[in-house]
Amino acid sequence: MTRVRFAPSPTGFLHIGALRTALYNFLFTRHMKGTMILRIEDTDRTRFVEGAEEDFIKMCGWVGIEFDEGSGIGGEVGPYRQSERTDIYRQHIEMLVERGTAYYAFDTAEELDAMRGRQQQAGIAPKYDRSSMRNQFTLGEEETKRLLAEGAEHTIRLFVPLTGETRTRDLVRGESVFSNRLIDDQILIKSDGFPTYHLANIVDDHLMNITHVIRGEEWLPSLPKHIILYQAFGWEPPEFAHLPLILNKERKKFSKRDGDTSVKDFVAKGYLPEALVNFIALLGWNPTADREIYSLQEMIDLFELTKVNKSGAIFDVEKLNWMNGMYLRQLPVERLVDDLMPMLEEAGFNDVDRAYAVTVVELVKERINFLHDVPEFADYLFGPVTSFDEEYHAKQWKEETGEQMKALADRLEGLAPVEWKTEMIEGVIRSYAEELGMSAGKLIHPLRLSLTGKRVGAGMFETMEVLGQERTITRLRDYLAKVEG
RNA sequence: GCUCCCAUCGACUAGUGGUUAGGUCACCACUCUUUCAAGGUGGUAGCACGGGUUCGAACCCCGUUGGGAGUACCA
Repeated sequence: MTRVRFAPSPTGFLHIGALRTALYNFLFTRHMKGTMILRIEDTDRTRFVEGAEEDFIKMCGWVGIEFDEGSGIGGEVGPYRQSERTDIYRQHIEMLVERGTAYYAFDTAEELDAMRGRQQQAGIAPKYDRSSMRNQFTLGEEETKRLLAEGAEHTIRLFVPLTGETRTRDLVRGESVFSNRLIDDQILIKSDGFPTYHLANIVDDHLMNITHVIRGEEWLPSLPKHIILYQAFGWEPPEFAHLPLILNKERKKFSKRDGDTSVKDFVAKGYLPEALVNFIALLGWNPTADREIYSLQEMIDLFELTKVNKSGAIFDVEKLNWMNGMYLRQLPVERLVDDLMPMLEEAGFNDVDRAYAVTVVELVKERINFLHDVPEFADYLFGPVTSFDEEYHAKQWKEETGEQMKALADRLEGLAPVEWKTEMIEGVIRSYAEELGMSAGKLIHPLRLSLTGKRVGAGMFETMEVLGQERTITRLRDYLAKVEG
């Protein structure tokens, strides 16, 4: 039975890179008919952010990622919050100390800094020097026991052999060999009694029967440490898959420094969850390469870890925007209006009729990439025209235009309310243009200006239908008065 | 510095020894047209470099260069 976990640290809101990691875990385990677990890695109390955990679940849910077990969900191998598992880590570290694969160390932060300084000066790689620092080996059994009994501050470190090598296996990268000589004696238990990520991670993955560890590439360098830890416990390690990083335009790890990188920022910007998740999925994985649009279910059906790319992928907002537009045009309008209503409120258009919002979205969705463009792009459909494009006026408003608009307003007014349909409106305008012996465009531009104030928008006749006869006539005459008066 | 990872158009990628190196975004042109989009058609643009292996390398091996990540009592 496949079991995977998404194990974020509550040090901030869900990041776009973390979302992709969660997504790949989800796609993989759903494909395998396995279990998706949420584990909260909150062993660093100093970086804890209130509300982060809720954000993880909420944002994952927003794009369709669901958990079967975990913090806030429940399950049989909990608790799923590491801060609630300290006893478990205590018990396990004792096993390691007894076996001699972990040991006590009493060095202070200053002593450690000094050690690194010396090593740096000597031009050697910084690494805990077991033979010269204050630990179980240099101090001796007696002294160690005395210090512990005295309650001296201490850490517990992993005993890494000085010789030999450690082999690692990764589902996307294959095998690697690391020389043990260069692997650090990682701290397993901090002086505050909490475990480090490394210990908690291994203990939990084992106890929670995780079969596949799918995580970001930034963890690759610590993989040998983790393998050594599994060996120290005498446990069989799970399979590993390290995902390529998501990069910014500078080809650096995509991080908070790059602006809005939290998933909630994308929600705020009006991205559709279907588009975001589709786009994110294609950053490092490509199921068929013959198309770009995949539903979550299709991705689940097609997902294979072995098809995940090895190299980092730049986050290209342009393509995301395009994809958002694709979904904007494909998704049921009712579904879009759910998201649009609060945006209209926010733009100051209160109490907009839902059915009316639906017709507006139908009208303009071809021309925008974001739902949140609607309030501005079609402001004239929700309220009066507040400003008119002067340049457009100068270009399209000729001497005879006023006369023509007046005549057109009269003719449009002549239509019966039931006749106020795109085709009829078009008929009136085209036939008038024909009478005048000019192209319809010559009338349409001044019309667009008078009715919308803008030079761009949806088809004029359709727009007029949505606007309604009364508003159309009024606006035409108002603009005429404004121009002539 | 050291360790590890990576390397196809500007970007995301397909390609697993024989292809006119394909698709998508972006860009350009044309088309449609009442504007702007969308759509359609076409186009510019790429195998980092050097050695091997082979009848034949984008694909396999080695090296170089370049990029990235890690190097904490953070995850």
